[in-house]
Amino acid sequence: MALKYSRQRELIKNFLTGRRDHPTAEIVYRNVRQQNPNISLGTVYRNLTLLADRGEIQRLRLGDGTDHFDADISPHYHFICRECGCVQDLRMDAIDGILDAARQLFDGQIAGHITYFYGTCGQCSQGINS
Amino acid sequence: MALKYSRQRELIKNFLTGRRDHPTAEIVYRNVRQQNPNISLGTVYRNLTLLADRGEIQRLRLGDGTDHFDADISPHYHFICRECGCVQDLRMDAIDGILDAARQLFDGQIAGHITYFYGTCGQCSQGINS
DNA sequence: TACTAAAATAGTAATCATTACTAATTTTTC
DNA sequence: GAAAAATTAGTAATGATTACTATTTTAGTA
Repeated sequence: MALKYSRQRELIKNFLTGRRDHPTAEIVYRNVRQQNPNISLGTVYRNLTLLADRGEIQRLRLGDGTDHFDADISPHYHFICRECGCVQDLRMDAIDGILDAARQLFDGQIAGHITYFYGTCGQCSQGINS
Repeated sequence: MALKYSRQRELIKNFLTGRRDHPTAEIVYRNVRQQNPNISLGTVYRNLTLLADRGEIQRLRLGDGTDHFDADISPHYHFICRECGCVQDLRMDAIDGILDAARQLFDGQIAGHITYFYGTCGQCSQGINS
């Protein structure tokens, strides 16, 4: 139960902290491998899950079939481009008002909500990648 | 390209229309099989995807690892119970105002947003299944 | 500094939802 | 009723993720 230090976990956390693009487990793996070529994909998955469960990072499910991870745990929204798959931050005021609205007409306990945006990112809109 | 009638697709659509609980492909399969024991899981998946692509049904991704489907395509929200996995409708006013807010501070094209709620449903809150 | 129990790892196998493939069957048109 | 196109059943393949296990690390203690 007690958490022990691990070099691998430190590398993973550090890598994620230095990125703004919300990489997938696979991308974390490929990058961290450059500093520790022996690290295994399972270790990356296990530590990302562990860090997310402890609230040190965020796991993002944006409907593209693979989880993204974000070391920025401050409340903010995300946008995913349906063209290139990139994920970007969207810093707008939290819409927690909808939680109250939802709670008023629901008889269970609403713990939270997931909201994200999708469309075409700036680069793809300009046809840069076409 | 042209769409041809198929008995299987009709069964799938009819089954989904008669349900309020947003079943998964697997559940659609198990039920439709009672009327057509030879139907294959692949056919269910293909037709659910086809119907969703044509806008006749909705595909719901609620972060539980498997897609749910809804024959009700009118705008409404969803709630997923983290205890029992059930999915329920939440009929509240659309919060499309956040689209405008998001568009103002984003330089790409925002096509839409996904919002859903999670927590503990009424039944699970009362410990009915414990 | 060495000893030990607990935790973490590497490497691999397994799982699960979903998609892809192909020969055979249905549907639709003429 | 025959031909062309779409759909199917059944199965194989895929891709992300988790599980398993023997080995290695960590961290506290003598």
